[in-house]
Amino acid sequence: MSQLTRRQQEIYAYLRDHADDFDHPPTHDELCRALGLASRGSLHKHVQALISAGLVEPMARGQRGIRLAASPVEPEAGIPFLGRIAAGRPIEAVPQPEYMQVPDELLGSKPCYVLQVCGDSMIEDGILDGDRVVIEQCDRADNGDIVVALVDGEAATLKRIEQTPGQVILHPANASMTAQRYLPDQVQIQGVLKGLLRKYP
Amino acid sequence: MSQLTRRQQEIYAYLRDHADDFDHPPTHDELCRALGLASRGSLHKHVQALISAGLVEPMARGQRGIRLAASPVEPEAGIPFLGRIAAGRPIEAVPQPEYMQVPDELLGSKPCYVLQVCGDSMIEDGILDGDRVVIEQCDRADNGDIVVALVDGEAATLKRIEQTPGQVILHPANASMTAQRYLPDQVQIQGVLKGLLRKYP
DNA sequence: ACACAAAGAGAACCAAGGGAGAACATAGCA
DNA sequence: TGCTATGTTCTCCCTTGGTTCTCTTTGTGT
Repeated sequence: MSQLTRRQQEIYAYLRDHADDFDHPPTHDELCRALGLASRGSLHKHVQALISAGLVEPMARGQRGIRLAASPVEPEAGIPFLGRIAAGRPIEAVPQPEYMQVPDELLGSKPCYVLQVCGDSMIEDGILDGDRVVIEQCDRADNGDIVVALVDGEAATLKRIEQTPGQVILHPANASMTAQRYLPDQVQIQGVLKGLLRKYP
Repeated sequence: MSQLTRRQQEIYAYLRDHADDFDHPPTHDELCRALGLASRGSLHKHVQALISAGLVEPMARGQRGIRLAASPVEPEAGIPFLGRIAAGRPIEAVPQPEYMQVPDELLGSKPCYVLQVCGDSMIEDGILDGDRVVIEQCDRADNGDIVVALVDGEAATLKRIEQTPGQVILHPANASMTAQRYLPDQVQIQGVLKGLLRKYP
C-alpha cells in the first residue's frame, strides 16, 4: 500500500479518532481549524492523498464534508475479488467480495482489486480465459498500459490503451478482433493491470 | 559484504531495538538526536554502510525515513523461489532461496516451489518470459500436464508432456519449436505446473 | 613518530513536503 | 438574483530531509 506522508497519517488519525466529535462530517474549513491550518487548499491536497489511498470516501458530486471510507483496507484481509470482466459487458460482480491473498509484489501503491478474465480478447498478451488479474485503482494510464476501461458508462473491458488528443483506442491482443476507437469522453479508466494469477488444475 | 565497524553496529542495534518507538521511520535528523550526533552527514555515512550490508532498506526516490530491510519471509510463511528455468539448460539456482507469498489456491497438496520462466517456449499457452510458475513437487504426471522435466539428468525444461509406453514427448507451445522425443528413462519429472504469477510494471 | 582508518562537524545543494492565499466553481438559500 | 458556504485548482514560498563535499579529531598499529 502506498506510503502516507507524516502529515497525511496525522490527518487520517485525527479523522479516525474524532469522527464522533462531529454531528456531521467535518468540512474542509472545520478540519483546518481543528488541525491548525490556515488554508483549505493545503488540507485539500492531503485529503486527496487519503482518498487515493482508499482511506477517505471520494467526494460525490455536491457532497459536503469529509467522511472516512466505509471499509478501511485491512492488510490481513487481502485483496477483494470483485467479479468477472468480459469484453464489452459490465463487470459481473460477485454478490459479496471474497478476499484473496496476493503477493505484495503484484500490488501497486494504490488500492487494488482482483477480477477474473472472461474471454480470449487478450490471449496474445498471455492473458487467458479464467485468469485472475490484479488491478490497481487509477483513473489515468500511460499509453501501452493494459487497463480496465468503462465505455459509455456501462461496458467494461480489459484492453491495451492508446490515448491521443482526439481519441482513445482500445487494442485487444487477438488477431480476430479489431481495435475500438472512442472519443476521450466515452472512455473512463477504472484501473491498470498490475499482476496476473493463473491456476492450473 | 565488508565488516561493520563498531559504530555501525551500534547504529544498527539502535534501529533494531527502537523500531517500535517511532510511528514513522526515523529521519536522519531524528536519529542524530537520538544517537547524540550533531551532523546528518556523519550519520549518513554510517547508514550507507548499513545499506550496502543489506541491513537497511535502500532509499527509494524521494523516500523519507530510515527503515530496516524487510526481514525475509519465514520459510513456513511462503514458497521458496529457487531460480530460473530455461528450455534446455539446468535450472539456474539463486544462491539463497527467497520465500514468496503465494495464494493458497495456486498450491498443490504436495510441497511446492517457484521458478522464473526464461524464454518463449510456452508462449502460446500464455506463459511468457519472466513469468513465475508455481511447481508442485511430483515425479509423475498425466498426459497434457505442463511439467518441469529433467532430460538426461541435466537439462531442465518446462513443457507439456505426453507419455506413451515407448517414449516421452515434450511439447513446447511455440510454433517455431518442435516437440522433443525421448526414451522414458531419459526423462525425469520434477514437478507439475500448478500456478502462474506475472507482474506488470 | 608516522600512516591510516574511523568518526564527527558543518557547509552547501537539491528535491520533496507542506502551507498560504488567491481565484474559480458549484450548491443552497434568502 | 445575489450572497454565502464549501470544494477545487492554482501558484508561490518556506521548511524539511537526503546527499555530497571538505575539514578536523581521535584511536590504533607499525
